[in-house]
Amino acid sequence: MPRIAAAERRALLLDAAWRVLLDHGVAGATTRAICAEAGMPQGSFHYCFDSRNELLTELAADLLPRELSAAAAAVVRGGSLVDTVHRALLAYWELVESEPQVHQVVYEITAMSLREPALADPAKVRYAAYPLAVTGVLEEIAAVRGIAWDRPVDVLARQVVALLDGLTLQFLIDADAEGARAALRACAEDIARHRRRVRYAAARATVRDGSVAP
Amino acid sequence: MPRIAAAERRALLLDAAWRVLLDHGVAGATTRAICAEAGMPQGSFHYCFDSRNELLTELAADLLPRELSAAAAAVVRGGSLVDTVHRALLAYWELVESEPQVHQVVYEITAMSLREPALADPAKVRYAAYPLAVTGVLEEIAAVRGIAWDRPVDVLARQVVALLDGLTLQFLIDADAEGARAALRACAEDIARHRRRVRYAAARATVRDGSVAP
DNA sequence: GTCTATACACCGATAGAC
DNA sequence: GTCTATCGGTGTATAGAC
Repeated sequence: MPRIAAAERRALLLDAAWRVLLDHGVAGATTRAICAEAGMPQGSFHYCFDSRNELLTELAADLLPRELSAAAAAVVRGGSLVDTVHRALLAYWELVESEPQVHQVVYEITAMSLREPALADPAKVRYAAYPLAVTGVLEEIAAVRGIAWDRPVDVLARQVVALLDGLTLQFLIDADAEGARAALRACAEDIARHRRRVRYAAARATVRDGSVAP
Repeated sequence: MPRIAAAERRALLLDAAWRVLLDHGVAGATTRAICAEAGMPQGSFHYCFDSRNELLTELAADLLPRELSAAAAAVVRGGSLVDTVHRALLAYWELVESEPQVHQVVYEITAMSLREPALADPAKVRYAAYPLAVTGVLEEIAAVRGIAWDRPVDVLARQVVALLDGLTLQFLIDADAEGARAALRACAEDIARHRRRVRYAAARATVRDGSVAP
């Protein structure tokens, strides 16, 4: 290898590691396999990383931005409230159906985080961010449509996160896309039922200042 | 060791393996560790099992009866419909809070099942049984209270399974029992909203023959 | 059958030539 | 810095003495 900056090597190894993870899982992501994927000798691994665990930790920390950028759910304006919620849920779900291995790896890393103290923190950060992201979407929907939710948004968000997480896990095992989509549709209906109408003027004001009416 | 029947040895090893799994996870459940836990020399492992994988497969197949016997949810008769549903959900949830490691191991085995063809089948059986078990509970509730659900029971069941699975996973990471219980309560309310009243005579008949009115 | 000793493979990490 | 060769450790599985 004709001389590469350490930072660039790091990036190459992280990319290679991600590809190996998708193909062979956490257990198969050995330093040897990663270096082979990157076209480097195994010994060069420790130029950039003190240990395999350091790479995995950095990779675990990268999961969140990766997911957030992918699931920047577009809140569509047209249609009924149910449709709006449903489309937001589908925006996530289509990622699951199109890239199941990605989510499989995420579960593997999550499971590993529960045993490996070094990975505990990224996992906690990630699972704290999920409900916040969903809360943001729910509040945006409420603002756009001039409604309020009749249940604390963080409770609604936690329900949604749990349901999506559970559906994803089940889908990885049974690959039953129809069943999952039926549950998704039903979930959208349930959420839409928690609309509480507010007076039109208040709704207008809500949209204007971006906050949500009580 | 003073001579033990092969079948008994098998049982001893399976028990020991389960204890090791709870303490050190799938990755830590090596044949050495399992035999040490069972008080046997490592070499004796292969008296009863051709391979470590065979033991894990058998153990994975044992998960379902273990869970079913534990979560034989008692459908309580008193109180409102919301309370009845809520208590059924809590019957499961209290197992999660009291024995989180058990569920952690189940997730690890599930994750492993997605990479190891030998374990794929037990996982599929298990995840097919979950919705069926919940369907049974929902139908029992409907029968006992003389109501019907206004949404296909299998869709409702799939929602419940996904939510419980997701909440469990999240709880393992953030240990936020309050948040989980709030979501659980909310879920009970949402399900109870799907009651559709039927005439009293029909309800009586429904209870008698054990089926559910359309 | 039971146990000890060991074979064989693979892992992460490092030493040392260039 | 780069790479090869190898160390020390651990894993599963097995061979062979008793």
